[in-house]
Amino acid sequence: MRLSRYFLPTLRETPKEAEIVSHRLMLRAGLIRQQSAGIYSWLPLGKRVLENIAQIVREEQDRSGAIEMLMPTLQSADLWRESGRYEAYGKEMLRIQDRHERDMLYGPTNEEMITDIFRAYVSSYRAMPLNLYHIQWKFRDEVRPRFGVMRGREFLMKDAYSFDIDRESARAAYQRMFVAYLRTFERLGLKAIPMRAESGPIGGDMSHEFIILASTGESEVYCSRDLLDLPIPPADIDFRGDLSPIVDAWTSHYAATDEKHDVEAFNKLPEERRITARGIEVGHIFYFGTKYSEPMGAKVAGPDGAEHFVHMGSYGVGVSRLVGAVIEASHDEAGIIWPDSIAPFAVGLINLKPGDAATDAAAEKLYDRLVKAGLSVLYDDLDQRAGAKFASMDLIGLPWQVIIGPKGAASGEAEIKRRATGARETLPIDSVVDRLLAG
RNA sequence: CGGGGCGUAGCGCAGUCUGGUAGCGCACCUGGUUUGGGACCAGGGGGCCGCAGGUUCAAAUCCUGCCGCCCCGACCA
Repeated sequence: MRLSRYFLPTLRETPKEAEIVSHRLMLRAGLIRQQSAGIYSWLPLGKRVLENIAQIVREEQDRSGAIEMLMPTLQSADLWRESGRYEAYGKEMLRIQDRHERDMLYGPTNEEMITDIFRAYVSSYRAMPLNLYHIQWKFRDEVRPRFGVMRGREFLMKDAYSFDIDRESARAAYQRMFVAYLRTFERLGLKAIPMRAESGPIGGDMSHEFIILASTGESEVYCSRDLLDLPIPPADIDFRGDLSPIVDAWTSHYAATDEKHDVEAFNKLPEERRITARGIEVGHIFYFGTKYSEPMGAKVAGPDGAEHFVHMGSYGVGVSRLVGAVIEASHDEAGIIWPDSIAPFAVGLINLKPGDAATDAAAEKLYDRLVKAGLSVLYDDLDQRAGAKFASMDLIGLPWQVIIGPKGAASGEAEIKRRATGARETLPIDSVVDRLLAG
């Protein structure tokens, strides 16, 4: 993509409404534009990141056996009356009426709708386990939206819903999501720690929040340093096997948010093993048994021939929040530092002197080669001073920068810079592609 | 929802106290000189001063009401 033909409105100065670093950088790097409190447009560069994150979430959901679908943003109030939540939900739910004055709502979550779908089609335990998910926009009319996309009112969420014949198989479904989440956040370059969360009326130990450590996090968290060193399950992990050992390993160490913090238990850890930090919640999984299947009549025939209410769980990942969370965890003075896995472009190619025939020729040649090698390239062909080019390229945080100017064009050399480390090297133009592919 | 703050050009701000026909920096446009870390010169475009009402010869400025946005707390992917 040629920058001169792209739409990337970067800002040199920070809009004053942005207080935290990820919000400032997202506005300055041209990722988003605020349209209203807690509601944002995703500009082209931001859209690419959002899609990249969604894709990783999708791949790991699919790997774990979940099946993607898509439910609408608007829902009928009637479904929510069945579960009792239409009255219970309160002002966070955006309620609207259509032209026939029918009560509708912009979905804040989809338990009712997925339960309705399930009960319409599934009547045997043989169809289970089943886990259906979608990646869709949600609306929760937060009292106080803040921190940019980290707490928007409209946000993109992956929500998965599992259906099982009994509590034990629901536990296995829960564990599959637990492992899928460990892998997902790892691939996004994040250290996410599962922490036991409020489990609601069902009780038990099947509710975890996945929290990443970042100094600007919203809540205080406490955990054991051992959690940072635990291995992440590999890509070829067998999701049909018993995942208990992995889940047990992760849940046996101390980890709690401040509302569940047990000072006494925490202090039993040796001092150097204790971590007190700020955290950002990026995922939440829980088992809620028959909470919706009973009132909504979602039951199936079991192997015993009798009808059973299905046991359900739901599993959320804040996809749009993750964009902000990743930036919180990965930036420096100059701007964003995207992990390779979700960067909007892999390479920023900087032409230091557009209009100079030799430099243009060398840059074009490099551009073609990089693209042919399968790399996504943002080619800065703007007629600007080098300083401005470097500053905005650092701001948008692409993993690699390739710099070519008149001197390089003459000597046949280019400079490459790794954004994350700042390491630079000069090498022959002919070997740039191989060098980048080598990592 | 309680407390605090802010709405003036795309962005950052001054001007408001003490009313007199709207300004600065960056960005943008034209021309020229420049070009390896946010250039310089000259010229130029762009404003219902958040909205409505009031006071006044005259309102960005004073008064009243409303709207929007941000920050701090109670709640949440």
